[in-house]
Amino acid sequence: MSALAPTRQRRKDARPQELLDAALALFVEKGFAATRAEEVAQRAGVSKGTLYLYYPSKEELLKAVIAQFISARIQQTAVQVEQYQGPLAPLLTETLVQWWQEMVESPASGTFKLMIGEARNFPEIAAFYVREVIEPGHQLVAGILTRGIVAGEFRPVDVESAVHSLLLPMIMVCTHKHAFGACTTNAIDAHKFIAEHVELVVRGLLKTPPRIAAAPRRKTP
Amino acid sequence: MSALAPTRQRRKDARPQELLDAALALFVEKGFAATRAEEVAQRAGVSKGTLYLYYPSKEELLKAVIAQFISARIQQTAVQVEQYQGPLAPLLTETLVQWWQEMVESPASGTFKLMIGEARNFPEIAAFYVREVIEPGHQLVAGILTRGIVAGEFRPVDVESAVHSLLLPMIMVCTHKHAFGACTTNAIDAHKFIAEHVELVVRGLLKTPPRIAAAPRRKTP
DNA sequence: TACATTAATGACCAATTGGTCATTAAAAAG
DNA sequence: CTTTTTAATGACCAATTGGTCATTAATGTA
Repeated sequence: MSALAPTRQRRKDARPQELLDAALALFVEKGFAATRAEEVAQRAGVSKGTLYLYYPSKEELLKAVIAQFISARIQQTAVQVEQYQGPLAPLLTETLVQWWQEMVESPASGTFKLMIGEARNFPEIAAFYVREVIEPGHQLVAGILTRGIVAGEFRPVDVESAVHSLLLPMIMVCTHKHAFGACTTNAIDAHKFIAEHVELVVRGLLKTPPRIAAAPRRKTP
Repeated sequence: MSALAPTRQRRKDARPQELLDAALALFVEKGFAATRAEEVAQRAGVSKGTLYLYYPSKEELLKAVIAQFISARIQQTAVQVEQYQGPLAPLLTETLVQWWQEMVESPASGTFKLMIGEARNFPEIAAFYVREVIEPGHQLVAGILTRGIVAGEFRPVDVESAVHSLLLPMIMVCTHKHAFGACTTNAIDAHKFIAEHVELVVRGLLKTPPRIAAAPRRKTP
């Protein structure tokens, strides 16, 4: 097939997703404001006019990116967690480790870096992000912690603080990857870091330390 | 004095610092690319022409901001740490807690958010930042850890990983403050978080757990 | 007071970009 | 094959901004 005969194609169904993929990649790489609408269109293989045929403005395009790549994913997980019955510590560990191991591999991991850079310049988008990502994400983890405390499995820690202790480092890993990942000599081993971090904090949450004693904590009489 | 008689003032000595202060505030708030040179000038009480009289370009202005507000501060601390003699755990705790408690209060805390957002768009500045901030900062903490391991005070952990475990959460707190601090309902209690975080990780580093049993989490009476 | 020095100014230039819309042509219908 | 529908295009407009430089005026000196 001739790659040089790119005759105009009509593919109404495929365009939106292709535009979202292109927008995510470029917004993460260059930032929202610095990415030209035409670049997104080009990367998606269409003209600028076509982009505005599917999304009314650059801001709406970004909202669609957030909704599709992060918000939807959180909602899925929230449903699974809600249905779960059983001990809470494994649920917490499994959920976080699995979610983030998957996240760091996905292009969606760049949304954190993106939003950090643009939030203050686009208040409407920031509000959307807080409502659709930050708050649901926080609730998700806070819910597990609260259930664990009620069940007597976790110590009665400050839930808000604990949620931050759990999530901020993992968000930072994603952020670092997309901000300096290419420039720094020592990249972070994300998978290892996530696993160790979650284990560390979950261990700190438990009322009774795990039986297979990993040694460092001596019980005081 | 009449605020409405702003007769032209000649203050060669004061201008550079005033321009740096203005630039830091605006770069952090709006990002580097999104801040107009004229805004910086206005905030510093001068015209755009004057800004370019003291700094040859916007990029050089940003480098000066980084050098002044972060790089210089790290070098100071590095000197103090080098001269220190004594047990390493208190040095580590003191250095980190003090440094970051001070940092979160200062406008300089915004540089992290700033660089995260702009690094990929300005490779020369990113390189400068890596060389002048990331690497010295990393070295500073890695040095303490290594000394502690050699002295038999810390467990022989992976130093690179441990440095990240210590620093990333604190950088994230600063970042969060400047990115979403104004939008999120539950702001992070930075001081509390830093103190607890450092205690948590340093405890994990120690070969022998602290004598005063693990019980009291409370810091202030 | 008159002059010299230089800090400070702001109009100006060239280049850039979000969004529009009249036009084009691919697919479907007849 | 002809006509209709609508997906796709890209030239165009208005607004924005980093950086320059000839001009202005504050301060020191004689």
